[in-house]
Amino acid sequence: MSTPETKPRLRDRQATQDALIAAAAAVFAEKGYENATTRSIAEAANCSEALIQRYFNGKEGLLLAVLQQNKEPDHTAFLDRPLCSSLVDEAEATFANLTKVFAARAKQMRIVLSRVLLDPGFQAEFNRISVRNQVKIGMEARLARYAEAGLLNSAIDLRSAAEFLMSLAFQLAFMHREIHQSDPTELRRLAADFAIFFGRAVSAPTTKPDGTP
Amino acid sequence: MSTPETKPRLRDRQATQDALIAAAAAVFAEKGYENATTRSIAEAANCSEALIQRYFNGKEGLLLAVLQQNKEPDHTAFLDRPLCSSLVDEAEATFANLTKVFAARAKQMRIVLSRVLLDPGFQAEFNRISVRNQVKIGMEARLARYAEAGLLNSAIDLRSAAEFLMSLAFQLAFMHREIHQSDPTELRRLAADFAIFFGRAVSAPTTKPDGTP
Amino acid sequence: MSTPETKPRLRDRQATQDALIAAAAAVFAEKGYENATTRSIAEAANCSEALIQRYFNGKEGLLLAVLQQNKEPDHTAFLDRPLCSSLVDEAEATFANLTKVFAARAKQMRIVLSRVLLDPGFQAEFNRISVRNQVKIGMEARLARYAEAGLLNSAIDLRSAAEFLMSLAFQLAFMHREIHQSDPTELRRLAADFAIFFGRAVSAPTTKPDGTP
Amino acid sequence: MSTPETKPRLRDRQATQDALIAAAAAVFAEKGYENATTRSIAEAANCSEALIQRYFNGKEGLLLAVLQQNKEPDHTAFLDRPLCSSLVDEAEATFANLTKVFAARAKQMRIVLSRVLLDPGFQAEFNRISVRNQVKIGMEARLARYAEAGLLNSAIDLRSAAEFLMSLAFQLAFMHREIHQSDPTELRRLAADFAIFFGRAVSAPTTKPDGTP
DNA sequence: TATGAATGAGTGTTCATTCAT
DNA sequence: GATGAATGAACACTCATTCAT
Repeated sequence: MSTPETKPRLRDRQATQDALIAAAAAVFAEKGYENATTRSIAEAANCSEALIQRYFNGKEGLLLAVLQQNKEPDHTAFLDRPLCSSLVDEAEATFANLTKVFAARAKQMRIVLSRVLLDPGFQAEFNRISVRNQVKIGMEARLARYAEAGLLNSAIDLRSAAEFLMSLAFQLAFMHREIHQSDPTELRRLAADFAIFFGRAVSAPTTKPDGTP
Repeated sequence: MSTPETKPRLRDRQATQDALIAAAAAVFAEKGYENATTRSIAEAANCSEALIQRYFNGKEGLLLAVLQQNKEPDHTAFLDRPLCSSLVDEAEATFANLTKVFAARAKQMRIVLSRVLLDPGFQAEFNRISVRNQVKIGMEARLARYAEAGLLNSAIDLRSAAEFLMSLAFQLAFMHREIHQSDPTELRRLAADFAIFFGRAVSAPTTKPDGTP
Repeated sequence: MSTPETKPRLRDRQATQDALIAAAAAVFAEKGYENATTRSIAEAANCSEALIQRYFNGKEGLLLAVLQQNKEPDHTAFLDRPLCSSLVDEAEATFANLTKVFAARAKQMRIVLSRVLLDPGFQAEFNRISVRNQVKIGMEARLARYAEAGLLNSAIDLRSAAEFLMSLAFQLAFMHREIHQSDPTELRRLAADFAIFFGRAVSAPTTKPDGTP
Repeated sequence: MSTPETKPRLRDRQATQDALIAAAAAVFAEKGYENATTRSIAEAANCSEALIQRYFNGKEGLLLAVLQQNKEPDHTAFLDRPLCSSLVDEAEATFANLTKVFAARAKQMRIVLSRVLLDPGFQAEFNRISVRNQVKIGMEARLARYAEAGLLNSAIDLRSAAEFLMSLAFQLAFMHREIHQSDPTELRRLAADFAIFFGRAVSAPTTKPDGTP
């Protein structure tokens, strides 16, 4: 008996798993979790439906695998750039960076967020592992450097300031852009104004050369 | 055997419709739209499944009925109170009001938002009819009155200012409170600080009695 | 209490029944019996669905009522015309007459025939009451007159001859025209040729003046 | 307990498909297409309802599979026998052969014909693929040989003659036998007389030895 | 008499999962 | 290790019929 090579079965468990995760990410993104079928995922991964059960213990497990897989390290990378010359600039840069990040992951965020909204267990787990926590810590550290540089009002709670900036960024980069579908012109205006608002809100009080405020 | 109350069978179309809407709101909130079954909704409403088809033209129609049903007029009512003596107070009051509104409607918002995230058609329709549009208009009008009163910096685009305040309120009242599940202490601190930030960002520059800034 | 005349309820049972029968005939003809809904029939008759149960004991009874209602007297009328000068002409005239009759009732015939095909009970009842029996008797009588006139071969069993003509007519007027969807040109050719065939098959042998065949 | 034969569960796709087709043929024949349920078909085939969807793309597809399955090659076989010595004999033999064929397939013909009557799309498709077309061609060829042999009147359009014979056969073998439920005695009389009619209608004119008609 | 609110049994179909191979 | 045949529970939805009014 020769080897009938009709199907180039990958005898590589890892490769098959990766293919399934990639396929699932694509299908979940397109259809949403509930409306994605294991059949279509298996087809996209060019393997058997049964492997989803074997490798990931079902559809839910596959979703978790997709989410954990996608924790790329560059989500906090934007915090590593040099400080800006003003907090207005800092806000604008933050908005621009996060808009880029969110735009690239919008579909996935929709799925995850919809699950967070509907599944309390998933919500808790997600809050535990979300990159948001790391971003928050990084942002606080970064704002602390602005405070040290005398640009940020030192009376301000850095945790609140960090949340403030992140909240504005999330609103602009996800809620307005993805959900409310504001048009680009309005988005640009909002980003510019929000940056100015942020600057006014947290900048250190300007002092005149003679020391009077 | 007196009254066999197994089935009340009220022959009251309006009451039955209301019961179905109430039941659907509850079940959708608990299970999410996709995982809610018409069977369970009908059971909760103590009527036949078929009535969902007859009265609402199916499950989707029932969802729309739930959403339209709950358009109570008081969603913009919080804009009708007298102006506060400062914009910090205004922000705090706005946060408090919207926190109350969102808390009461959190489950429903979860359903709607999850549908918005996953169903583009629904998203478009929702954006068209959302009360958000009215709140935004009302908020702009209200801030205009602050500008007239000399409290709000007249150089500021009122549309941006309104979006700014609404964004902060949404973050506090829904994202932090419902989604990130921040603890109450932190929520209070954030609300207080966000209000201060808002005040600094949009208040008119303070003028000394002699007119110099 | 005055009389609220919002709905001009016919207090005329007969009129309502007639309306239902007419509506049912139309809806059955358009959708077929199985796919017709009592709701659509009631709508077309502008009355309540429940009356179908009350008056006709359900959908099946309504079908029977439709069929009995439509026994118009003119189905055998075409047999009352004067004899033709030849049996070929007789056949052509018969084909033309029945084509007209069948064309007018094609939709109804489709429903009835489909029920006959699928429901043995209905088939038996239909065979019992079908106008076909009367047509057959009338046709035999008519052919008898041709035999008396010396045009039809007197050796022929009139029952067979009648069935023969009716069979050809049914094939032309219903099977070819309605079912096989033969084109008009072919239909005309077939009708002409079938008439000739019929003439040859049943005409009395031509005799020469001197008596030899 | 030896072998618990509750479910044989043959893992043989072809066998399961065949079982479903056979079961469907039986159930459709008994109940008609509309009243047959996929549930009962699956039960009869001793497999899961879902396989009807998977293998045949639903109930409609299963019907088509039933019809295509039964296209055995012997439907035109009766045309391959030697010519008879007269066209009367030819007609009698044709009637006998088609009566046998139709008797064996009467139930299936009822299903198909009822669908043809009620579903215009099905009707068109059926007319396109029906074996009737092949039988007609074969019959014309066969009658052409009778014409060549001098038995069939060469002035006759062979297409009409073929339709003529097929029409008579259909009437006898299906309409009278299956639908009108004529009794066997009458059927025999009709078959014999129709054969004689056919002979008279299409036979070549008899010629005397001396060549005069 | 007539209505229409209400029903329940049943429809074809879907899909994650199981299991013999 | 991997397959794909097979499943069963569940799904939204349909419709002739019932019954309180």
